[in-house]
Amino acid sequence: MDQPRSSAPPGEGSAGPVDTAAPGNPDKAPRTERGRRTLRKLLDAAAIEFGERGFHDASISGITRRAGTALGSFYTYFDSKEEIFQALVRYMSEQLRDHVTPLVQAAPDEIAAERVGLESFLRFVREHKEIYRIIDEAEFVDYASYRRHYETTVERMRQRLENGAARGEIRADAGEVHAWAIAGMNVFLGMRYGLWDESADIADVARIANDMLANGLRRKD
Amino acid sequence: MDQPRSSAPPGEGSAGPVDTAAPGNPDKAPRTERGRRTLRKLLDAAAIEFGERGFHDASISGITRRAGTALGSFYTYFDSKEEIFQALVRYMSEQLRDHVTPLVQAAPDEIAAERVGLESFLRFVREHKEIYRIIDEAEFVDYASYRRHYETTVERMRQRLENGAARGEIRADAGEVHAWAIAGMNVFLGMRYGLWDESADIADVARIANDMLANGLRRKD
DNA sequence: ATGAAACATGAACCAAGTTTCAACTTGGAA
DNA sequence: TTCCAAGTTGAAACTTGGTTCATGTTTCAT
Repeated sequence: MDQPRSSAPPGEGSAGPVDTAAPGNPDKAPRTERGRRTLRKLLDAAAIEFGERGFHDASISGITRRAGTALGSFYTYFDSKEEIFQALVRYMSEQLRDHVTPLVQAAPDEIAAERVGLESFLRFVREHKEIYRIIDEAEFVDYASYRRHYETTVERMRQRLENGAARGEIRADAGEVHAWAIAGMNVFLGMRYGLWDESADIADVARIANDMLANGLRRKD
Repeated sequence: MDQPRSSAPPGEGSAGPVDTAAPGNPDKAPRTERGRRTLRKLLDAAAIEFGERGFHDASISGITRRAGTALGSFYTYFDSKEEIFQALVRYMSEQLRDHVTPLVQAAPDEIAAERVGLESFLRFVREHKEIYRIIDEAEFVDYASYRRHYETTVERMRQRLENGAARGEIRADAGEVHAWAIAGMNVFLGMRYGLWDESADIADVARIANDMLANGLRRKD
């Protein structure tokens, strides 16, 4: 689907290079350049550690080892393992959304928009497998973020459908159920052809799915 | 959505042999009636414990407490927490399959089969929320089982599509991509309207999604 | 140049929960 | 009825890894 998880709540505006994933805890925010560097190293390392081993098997010491910092430094920036995970989910969700949204918006019509959304999503998943996994695992580690993400994502999709219907490009009754169905379709195709199958032709997959979406399964005589 | 083989007793009531979810480890299989009863109690308790708290927050002692057995008894039947989780995933996949399959097979044609499949899946999810969660979490706890579950499920669906196409009920080119798309659609509708929304009219949701599946999004003039 | 705040360090602490084990009880075949 | 394999028990040993903290180093505004 176009932008799975996240939903990037009223994100922390965008200021410095790293604020995107700044810890929610304000008194843990870095104040010097060195601090910002270390925070960034920790986030990068955490992305790899969580993506590779999953939340449970990942360890703080694994993160700091990869980051090349001391164990204790972790707690200068985060209060807990959960907190850095949450920061990562937000950060990655935003990346995904920012990757897909402009492409979708440039599409000529609603049907094409869904095709482009799917195709760019598939491409993103294949390029960032660790992101897919982290966002997915939020269902069990940070359920609120997970749920909010999907609700926001699907709402955005529903809005697109509504607009497309108003423009007469698609059926007039397209609504929430359709949006959830399409989102699920996208996510599963992402898993199957983005994650699992390195060799699949992504444009092809998107074309086939989009044709079913546009015309349905019914036999045309 | 359904799954692999082996006969599954329809529910708690069944007092018969419990071979369904027997541990893979053969020398841990129960040999007396008492043993089979305890194993069954552990599995039932584990379903609740895992469903409620998730794999990582669940504890063996929580399982044995719910089961009303001693902590040590757990290790009479399972070698580890992972092992009972794996047994559960298999058991539940079978339950799900056995719930859906007969209904799907009784449908008059392929389009109707997919509608019935979705509707019964939604109903099953709502009735067994813990099963949905356990299977989903297998993605992170027991990846092989997770993947096998979906590959088997989708393959069954693909076969149905192929048969339907051969009978001329649906488009001739229906294939694997379509099957994965439909599976994802079902899973997401299950999450949204089975898990999250207690009040949604399930038959209605299935009807709407099935109509999109049959006829597509394209506007009919 | 200087000192206070920010940051870094990693050994040690500790909670939580898995797994083991040796003693004890039960069931059912002979 | 007997007897032993199967099953039960729960306290305690053991692991693991998250978190703390006292001490040392760096940054940067003044």
